[in-house]
Amino acid sequence: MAHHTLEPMVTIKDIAREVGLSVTTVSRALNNHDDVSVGTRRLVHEVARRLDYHPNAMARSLQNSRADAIGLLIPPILHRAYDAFWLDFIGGAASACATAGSDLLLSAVSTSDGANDDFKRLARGRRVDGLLLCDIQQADPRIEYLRRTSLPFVAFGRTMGPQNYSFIDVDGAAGVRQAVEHLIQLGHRRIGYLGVSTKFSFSSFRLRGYQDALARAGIGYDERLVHEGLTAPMAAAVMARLLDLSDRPTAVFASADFLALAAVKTARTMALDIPADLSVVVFDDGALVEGADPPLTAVNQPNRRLGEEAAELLLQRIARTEAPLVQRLVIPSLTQRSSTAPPREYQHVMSAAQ
Amino acid sequence: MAHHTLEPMVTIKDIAREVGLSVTTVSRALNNHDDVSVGTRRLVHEVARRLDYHPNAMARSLQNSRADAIGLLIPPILHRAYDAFWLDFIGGAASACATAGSDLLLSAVSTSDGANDDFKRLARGRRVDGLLLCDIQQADPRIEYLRRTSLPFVAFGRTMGPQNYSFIDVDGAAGVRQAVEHLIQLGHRRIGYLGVSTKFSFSSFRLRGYQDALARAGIGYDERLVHEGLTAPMAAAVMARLLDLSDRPTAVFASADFLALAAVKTARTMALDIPADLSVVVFDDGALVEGADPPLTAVNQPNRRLGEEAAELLLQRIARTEAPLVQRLVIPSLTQRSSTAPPREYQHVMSAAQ
DNA sequence: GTGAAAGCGCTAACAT
DNA sequence: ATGTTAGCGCTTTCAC
Repeated sequence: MAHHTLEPMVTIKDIAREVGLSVTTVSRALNNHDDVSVGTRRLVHEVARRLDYHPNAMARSLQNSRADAIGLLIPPILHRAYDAFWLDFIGGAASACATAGSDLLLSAVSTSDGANDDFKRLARGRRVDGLLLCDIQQADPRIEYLRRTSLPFVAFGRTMGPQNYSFIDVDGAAGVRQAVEHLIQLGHRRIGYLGVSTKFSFSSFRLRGYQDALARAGIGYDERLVHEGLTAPMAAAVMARLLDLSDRPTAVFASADFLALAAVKTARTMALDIPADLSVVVFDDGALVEGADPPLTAVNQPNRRLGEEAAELLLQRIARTEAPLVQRLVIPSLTQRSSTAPPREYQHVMSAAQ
Repeated sequence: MAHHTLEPMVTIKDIAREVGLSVTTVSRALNNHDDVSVGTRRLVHEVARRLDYHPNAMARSLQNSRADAIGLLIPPILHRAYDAFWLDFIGGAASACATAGSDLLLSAVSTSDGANDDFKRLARGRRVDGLLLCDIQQADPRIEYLRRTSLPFVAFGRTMGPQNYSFIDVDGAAGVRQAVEHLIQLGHRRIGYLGVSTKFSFSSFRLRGYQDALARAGIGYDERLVHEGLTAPMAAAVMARLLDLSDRPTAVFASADFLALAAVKTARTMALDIPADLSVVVFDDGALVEGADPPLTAVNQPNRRLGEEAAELLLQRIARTEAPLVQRLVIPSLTQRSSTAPPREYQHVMSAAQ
């Protein structure tokens, strides 16, 4: 391979000159149109290769009105707890795009101020063929905007109530229900609930899953056991209060890894053993959860796969714009580890029964 | 605000028709050229706003030969341990791009097969004005390729030996040196070294930092204490071997969080106390490290800031192509936590001295 | 089979 | 201060 300096930019014109044909023919040859003789096609491809020709994506997009790229709008990172999730998700989306020959445009535009200028620029700038929206708000102005501009989009996440847009989401209710039912089956009757900010719509779904599981088992809902809107600094105090109750919970569900870890730590401080005195289940698996002492039983969502599917869904919608709404719920699974066990009293009962 | 359906696409032409001027004038008005009357400028902007006009990025790029976007090539994720790092880094890069009005194109193209077709398409497709390269290999064909095509790029990371490209990197040697010197100051003389794959060029720098610190303190290098190329499954066994030595180390440096955690766990299994019997320092801070029991003393690199700086550097180079090489080393700091203390014997000596 | 011409939306000469 | 012309690189009629 010769080591000559490459042209600053090789265009279709250069190839045309080289092979002594018109740009039209070269274009068609490169796109493998069958009205070009096989010989010409081979020749053109060969020269293109030799000159290291790569089409100008901009010119092509302008002509085809296709950008061959999608935009991913990730929420500004909120807490380290979500780190692992988003990286996996992004990786999945990037991988799906690569497979489809699309590029992935990442935008960290703030989601809170709705359809702001940056958002509109992205939505209407024809730089992307569609958008992947995350962190959907209850009445999200971005959705209304996109519908008006008829730009294909897929939401990751959904709001409560009826949805009239395509989305993919984790079935948080089902996930928590599994977790709580697991605890109930172990014999727990008093189960605490530690939730994150209620601004996230997934919070509502998860709480509902908790309530459903209790209701099905005929266990009364005790709001003293339920705490939402928790942040890292608040976690320990709330947990301590929970454990100070005369009829303290024998198990607790935590909606994020940092809440679960705080729960474990606080319980230890109060000389309680995990899981003998307190069982802990956490939503969203990860290294922090798996590596905890003891390793925590967790609701497990396929982070990377979610990113892949979201991107795939969007790319499909771009390909067939008139496609009907797709609303996909992924049911997370429960990974049982060492942080859950029957409650002490129950253990006694069982021993006695034996 | 009327709720009418927006045009599928508003161009400069529509504005021109609306205001009764030529497209040229509209273009110049939109770009605030001062050869357009103030009144016209205001009018044009107003109409543009009313029609919700946003320029077609492709057309603009084609004309200006600027994409207003940069590409970030992240290595395929290797181990969960690096999760937090890359997410922070990407977030930083995205943020810097947003500030500069550029977009960030994410590509997860495999780095191992060098300047492959996907890479060339990105490099020559004029879709990005420059590239941010990660995971640089010893003789990286991508660098040679980019130099030939004269596409601006900045590497995150560097290879050993003389470098003739712009990069930003963490000074791994300095980081480890600090860590080891901290241990030496505490009185440690036998310090273990747990390293990850030597394929990463940062591995060499880090090991050198370790060797330097020892040499400066006049401590002999004992290769029985040094283990590189470690993966998660191997960590425990290697650590056990280390602790089984008759003259076992009283401290250990770990090049990744999972190695440090394995070290802690293994030591505990052998009834050793952290930090009384074994001090542990880890490279690269994170939730896993901070939340460990005990919280680990760590070499702390500003992940997010690194991403920001890398992107900023690249954008600068794009703005001034003829700019001289920039090679920036960021010195990480040491965060002292509870996993490091004087060795037992030394404590005795100190007590005796008192 | 191949080529000439037009146009995607935008901006930059070069008029006037 | 505004309009005319041309062209960025590519694809697609419509001829031949």
